[in-house]
Amino acid sequence: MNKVFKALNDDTRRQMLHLLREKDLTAGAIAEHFNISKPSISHHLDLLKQADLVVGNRKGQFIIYSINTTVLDEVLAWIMTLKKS
Amino acid sequence: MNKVFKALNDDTRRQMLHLLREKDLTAGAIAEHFNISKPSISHHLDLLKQADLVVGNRKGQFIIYSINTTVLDEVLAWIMTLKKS
DNA sequence: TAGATATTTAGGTAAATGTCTAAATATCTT
DNA sequence: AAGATATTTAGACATTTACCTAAATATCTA
Repeated sequence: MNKVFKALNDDTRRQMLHLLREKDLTAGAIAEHFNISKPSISHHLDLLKQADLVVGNRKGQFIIYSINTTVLDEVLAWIMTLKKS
Repeated sequence: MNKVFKALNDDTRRQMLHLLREKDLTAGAIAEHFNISKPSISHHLDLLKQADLVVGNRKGQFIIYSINTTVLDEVLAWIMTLKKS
């Protein structure tokens, strides 16, 4: 839970999630959308992976990243506990 | 939006929100629930205020804090955009 | 096996974060 | 007005974060 909020606390990572919502992408393809170095992109992907918000699958030289929205259900549930019954 | 995610990215602050969900509390009463100094509590409350997640109302010497859950609707909406239609 | 491409890991830096103590501000009470 | 209580602000410090470049690893292809 902590890791999910941490992962979501960055605009670049939130944008990455939106990209991956449209379709699965390789790390390189993701990097093309941002003005930061590939190692930085890799670092952001790592945080998203740690939060289980994305999953990477190697396909040859490439690693194809996909979003995993099931974790978001926990976040939604947590937020709902704050809304008055 | 950025500030909301930032505010939520801390366990102490998330617990504070849960406390305030139950009932409005003074800064001091909030502080009693944590093992950190009052200035630190004040700082956390400030971040929550910046995110508009809490509101403080002075009543004499006291400042009574309340949760504002309307901001959470934006977060919910944002998260929903990630869930596949 | 060599060279090319994709991605990550390592190491470094500047800025942000969470914490503390001490001091300042706001209000109440005597 | 002076002292007590509630809270915040200021300043310092250790840790974390996001970024970079350079080097390492993984895989493909000739």
